[in-house]
Amino acid sequence: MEKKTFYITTPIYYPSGNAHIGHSYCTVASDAIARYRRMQGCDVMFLTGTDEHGLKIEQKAEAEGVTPKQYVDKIVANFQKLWKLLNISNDRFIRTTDDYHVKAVQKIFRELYDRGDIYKGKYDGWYCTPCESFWTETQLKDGKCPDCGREVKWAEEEAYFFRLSKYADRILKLYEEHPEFIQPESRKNEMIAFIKQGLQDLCVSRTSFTWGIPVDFDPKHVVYVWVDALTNYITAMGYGSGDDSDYKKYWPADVHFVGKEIVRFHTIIWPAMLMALDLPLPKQVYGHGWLLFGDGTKMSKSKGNVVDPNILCERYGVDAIRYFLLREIPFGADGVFTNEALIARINSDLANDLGNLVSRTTAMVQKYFGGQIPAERESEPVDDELIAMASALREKCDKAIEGYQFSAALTEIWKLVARSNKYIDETMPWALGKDETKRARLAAVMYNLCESLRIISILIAPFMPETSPRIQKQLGLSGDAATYESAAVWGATPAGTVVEKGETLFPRIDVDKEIEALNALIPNPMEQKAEEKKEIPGLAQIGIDDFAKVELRAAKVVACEPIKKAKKLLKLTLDDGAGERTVASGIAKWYKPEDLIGRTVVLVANLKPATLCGVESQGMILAADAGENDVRVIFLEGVPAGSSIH
RNA sequence: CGCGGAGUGGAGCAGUUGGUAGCUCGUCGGGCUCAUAACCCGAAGGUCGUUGGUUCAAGUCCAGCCUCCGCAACCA
Repeated sequence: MEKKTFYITTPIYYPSGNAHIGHSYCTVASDAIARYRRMQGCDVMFLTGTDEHGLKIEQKAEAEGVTPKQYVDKIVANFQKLWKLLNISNDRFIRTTDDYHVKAVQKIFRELYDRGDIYKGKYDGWYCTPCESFWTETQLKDGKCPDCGREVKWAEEEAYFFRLSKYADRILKLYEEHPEFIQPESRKNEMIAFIKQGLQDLCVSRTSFTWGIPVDFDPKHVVYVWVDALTNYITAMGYGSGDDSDYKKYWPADVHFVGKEIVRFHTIIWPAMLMALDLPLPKQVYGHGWLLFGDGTKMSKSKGNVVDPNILCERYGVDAIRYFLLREIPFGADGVFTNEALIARINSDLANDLGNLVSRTTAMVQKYFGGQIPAERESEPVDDELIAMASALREKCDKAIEGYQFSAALTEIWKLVARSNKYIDETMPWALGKDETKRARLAAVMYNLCESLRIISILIAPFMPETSPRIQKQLGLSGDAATYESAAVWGATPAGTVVEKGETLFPRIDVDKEIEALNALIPNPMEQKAEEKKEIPGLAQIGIDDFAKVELRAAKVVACEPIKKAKKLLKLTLDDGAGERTVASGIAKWYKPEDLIGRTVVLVANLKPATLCGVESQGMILAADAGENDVRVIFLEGVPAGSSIH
């Protein structure tokens, strides 16, 4: 009989900076599923990789004076090294710079064009020449480039578009017919709402940068991220190449694991592209949550506030990190990462509960029976509960894994760990050991403990691939007694098995000392932030004539009210000496209207007006950043409205 | 009335289709000594954000309100 296939993917990561714990989270989760399915006997295909094109990489490479390929080669090597360290069992690793992918993307792009679902059109927007970037009206800052602050101009560019709009109805229908397509459930409603707002055709080529796959029939264009990146899931299987046997075997994917920020691309754009190509759709897209720092900010490369998985693995071991990531945070939700929580988990779950259980069990088998449990065993009713729980564990794990509930699966396993610890107290083997006539009973107790641990060791293997064999080695297990099949069978440990106490699995960690050491090693994001704040970036020097261009005037607040549908803005009516004017100010968080009315503030009188939330703001008022998240308006005392300030 | 998420014992979280409020950590008390000062038992601690409604019965359903957090829009 042919094995059932199971195809699982991670996103392909963007190597503009090194891998961090957030990348590790998704990859470890995918790995656990891949291993679980393999253990169950599936023919698994587990794919991860990197998305290497685009403007940002082009620029980063230029800044370092290397070619884009050289730049990504270095970072991709780091990703791969980390995956190796984390015991990631991916079957393939796709790089979008791989030759076969490039060719396949060109082929797909052309096919979509031939079918009329890609057409040539015009892309317009505000263009910043030095940055070679288009911005939408709303992305502009002060009417200027949000990146470099320079002038932008309205420009048009020839570009290819994908007829995304055409597929809106079919995608909605897909959600309806396959309610399991988007997981977790809550994300589905967001997607439906997004589609109902109206889908626009998607720009799928660029001429503003060159680091990408050229459109082969129009080489001044490069393929933009959508067609380039999303298609990796099929090109990695050989779609569009000479040999597509793996594509035929594994596609459609059973599940794409993605971060919640890219659910939209995977549940709208990607299915639409596949529909346009007349290809089967993936069975499910699972949007997992984010790992957040203690202060609630997202892990990201750009913030630079990253936790280095390498350091964590080195200090606590890979399995401890894997366990923490999968156990601490329910997969669909956001979760907070703190060193304290990590160490707490390691100490209580791994050292105290599991590690200590292995330790005390193997120590006793050795002490009382020299490592070999006698065949003559006497059971008692107190054994039944333990046996029942252990026998039912595999099914419970299967169910949790089916729904990608890692935390639930591990919780179930740890219930058996706890039950086993309790069993030792109930049966008091140390007392039995003192009584020669209780030898058969003692043998049964020890055997039951070993059996329980055997089942535990098998079921944790997908999550903790190093710890599992370490336990099995101590229990003297091999072959049939260590298979997934045997995890549902009580009594699979053969007679004559030799148990040997081994090294401590998870040493206990001194919390205070360790936190101190960690903080020294890993910059604390909060402190780092504070430091960044302290460095007040000096602007370039200006002459007195430049300063003279700013007209500052005292102005009295005659009226003030919050602006509807604006969270941060207050609308101020000011008397500037010559008349009244309206100014919007983002101080609603710190001031109420009545705090301001009647007071005199400093007005920048000749600032070009701008419209904010439908209110025309004719100037700005001065305020100081008084500290972390605190703003103080500068008030004047005894100065008549209209006085000039210089 | 922009979209969405969340408000449950000190902390972090479960609570599926409404039917006596649970888990982990922490705290306090006790037990045990095989074990990594680990393990086991017990206790204290919550009017489940707020108000009203539906119901024999609501953390769970409905409506309003308050607060917090993302995103979007606006820190002129």
